[in-house]
Amino acid sequence: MDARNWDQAIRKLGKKATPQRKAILTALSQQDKPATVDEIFIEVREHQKTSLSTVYRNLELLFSQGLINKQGFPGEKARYSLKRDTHEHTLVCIDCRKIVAITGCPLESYAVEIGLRENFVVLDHRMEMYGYCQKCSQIRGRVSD
Amino acid sequence: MDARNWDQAIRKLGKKATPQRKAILTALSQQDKPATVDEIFIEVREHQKTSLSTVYRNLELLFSQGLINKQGFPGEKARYSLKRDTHEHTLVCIDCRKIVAITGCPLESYAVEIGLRENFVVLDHRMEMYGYCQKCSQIRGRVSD
DNA sequence: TAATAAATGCAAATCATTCCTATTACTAAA
DNA sequence: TTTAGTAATAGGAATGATTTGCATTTATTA
Repeated sequence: MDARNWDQAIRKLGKKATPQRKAILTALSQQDKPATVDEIFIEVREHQKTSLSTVYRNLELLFSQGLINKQGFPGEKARYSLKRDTHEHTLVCIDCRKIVAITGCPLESYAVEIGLRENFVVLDHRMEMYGYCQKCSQIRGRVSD
Repeated sequence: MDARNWDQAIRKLGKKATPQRKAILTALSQQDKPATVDEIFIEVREHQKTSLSTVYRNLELLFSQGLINKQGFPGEKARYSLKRDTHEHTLVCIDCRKIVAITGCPLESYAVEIGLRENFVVLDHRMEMYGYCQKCSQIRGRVSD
């Protein structure tokens, strides 16, 4: 999914390929980690006139259509990221909020197994791990606790 | 952790064992699935005079002290549940929202492994699976899609 | 190029959650 | 047991992210 194809991708959803939508997808493709709505808004606005509500509306659209991911805790701002080919898990530093993508999914066979056991048609799952990144764990080691 | 010990449990945190706090813990212990703040508020209010802000404050307190779990998506209401001995994962029906607790955690050894690989001190993780429960998958099978 | 349905921008509305402050009530000590 | 002191509560107002209504603009498609 590269930049020249945003147009196609949006039309495939039966939606209009507005400059705002293309700019949002471009902004997402430039982020190296899941971004908040205002981060995306700021980035988009540098290249394209837009409004916050347009960004909100379109992120929600793209999420509901399965083009992007939405994650975060309740009470925290939502974070969005482009859906890459492989489904992704993350490792989040609870101190500096650094996010690292984990490649590979340890839950594929487990999902099938649990579906059979509980009589569920399991379609998807979310998994995130929390802890301290190397830097923050060193800082914490030095000072208190 | 049973009802008669809420008093002890709260005091162990260095907090006052108010009737509101005890009632909140009792309410949580009666829920069979993670409950929203207003569900808990309604339940608590049947037995004990309280206010919404008290319920919010105490759920947050109990969560920060590790007595209860907090989960949910950004933009959705947070859901709280009593922390049982074993850490818990859930299976959520995306149609009727039924929640089933999965016993056993398939991620324990993986958490250690990924921590070493990525230089993270992994402290915790969240994992939720989504799909259709038996009932809803049958309904969907019959009608459209 | 014109018709039209969809999308945008802006401001106002919502809704969960947090905060403020006067009042109340646990708790520890006498 | 009473009382002082402090933490906790109630209730309402404030906050902040997200959503919505509506007038205006724009992408599509014939």
